[in-house]
Amino acid sequence: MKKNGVPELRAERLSRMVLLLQDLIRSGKDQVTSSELGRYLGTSPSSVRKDLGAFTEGRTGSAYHTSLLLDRLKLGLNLEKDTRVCLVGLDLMGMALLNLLGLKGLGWKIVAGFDSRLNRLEQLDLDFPLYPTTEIAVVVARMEIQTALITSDPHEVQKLADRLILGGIRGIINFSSAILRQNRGNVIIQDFSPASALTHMGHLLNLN
Amino acid sequence: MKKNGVPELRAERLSRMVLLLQDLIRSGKDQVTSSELGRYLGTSPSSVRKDLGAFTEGRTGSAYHTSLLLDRLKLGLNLEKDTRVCLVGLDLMGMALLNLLGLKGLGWKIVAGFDSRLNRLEQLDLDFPLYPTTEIAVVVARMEIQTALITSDPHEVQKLADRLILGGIRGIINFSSAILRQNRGNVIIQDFSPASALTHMGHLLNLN
DNA sequence: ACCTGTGAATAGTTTCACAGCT
DNA sequence: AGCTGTGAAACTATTCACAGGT
Repeated sequence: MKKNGVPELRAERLSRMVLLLQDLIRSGKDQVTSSELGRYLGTSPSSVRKDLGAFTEGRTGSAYHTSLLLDRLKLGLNLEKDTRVCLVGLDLMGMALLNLLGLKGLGWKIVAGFDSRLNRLEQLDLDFPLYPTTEIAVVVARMEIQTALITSDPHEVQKLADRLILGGIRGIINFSSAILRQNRGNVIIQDFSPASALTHMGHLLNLN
Repeated sequence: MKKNGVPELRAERLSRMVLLLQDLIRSGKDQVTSSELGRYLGTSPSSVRKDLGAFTEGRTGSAYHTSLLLDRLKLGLNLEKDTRVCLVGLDLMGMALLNLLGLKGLGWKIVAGFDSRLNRLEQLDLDFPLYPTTEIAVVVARMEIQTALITSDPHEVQKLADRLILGGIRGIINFSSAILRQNRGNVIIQDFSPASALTHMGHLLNLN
């Protein structure tokens, strides 16, 4: 996962930059400087300029044009076409994600849901199809789903991930506190557990 | 946020290491090698060894003792005493976090909740006190709350963050898709938005 | 035989400083 | 005057390679 355009850390900042620019545009700003951007992203102005270097064309002297820059970023980061996403686990966290990510669809689309509790599947009425977790591999393959958001119980997360991989998934974002084995096939696994975030914060605070 | 013991990226991996070790211990493993750990964390064996360097005492030759290592980590990362945490926003995501983080309390304790909808506060029955968001500053100060998890509507997140900071909060984890201004006082602000995570994943996948 | 710990080498990232544009 | 773009310098992180333990 190296040398292929944008370096890893930069890519992460740029993803946040996309959301930030959307925010700024929504609030009516159409110019923005590298130091303003840095203030939001927690980086130095020069770092912001370096990050954006690949997405501007030599025009120096004045601040960035928010909407022009956003377009360039979306194009340059290949965010134009929607990724097909599934939700694994339709408990509270699953529903919360649906609520947060379901509507807006900026570069993604939720196309299926999975849960191991059959009665849970029956009682929900969503605008995408729902399946039991036993069918993960088949459905992922048939619907050509690229990314999965896992919110299931830590105990079964590794098993579910294995099924997703079997079905040919390309990326997994793991919200549970279980840690998944990496590098299976060339699936990109992103740990995104609130528990780690809090642990990390606890450590930062106790440095004092 | 530099030179104070553990370097930034390492600290992040170590937080995940803590959860991982707990997992491994729970599943009965009492020894583990640097390559096994690396397989979970997505890093090389030598990187793992470097990361753990500060938490072992020279004993070379055989694999790590899971529980001994965990104890050392918790001690070394200052995770022994609980951080006092509040939830800002008691909608779906807030409840999901409560469900995920409320019980186990490994280094933290949820001590208060805030929401701007008064009727929401009335209809909930939780085992910590709830307050309207107008009282954030006062309550944070009085209860000496150190960390906040914000899950509120993007439009009001910056305002709520400002109140938290006024109350003397030390760390904020922002789950909303709004990007907060950084470096206000010396509060540590951690962006943790699922929307950025998905955007980032979309980019990684489209590199191909 | 297989493991960790660690200095040295390599690779990657951020900051500096300034030329050049508006 | 204030901004970006960018090479060069400074800093940080990762990998290599092997000494030394079990």
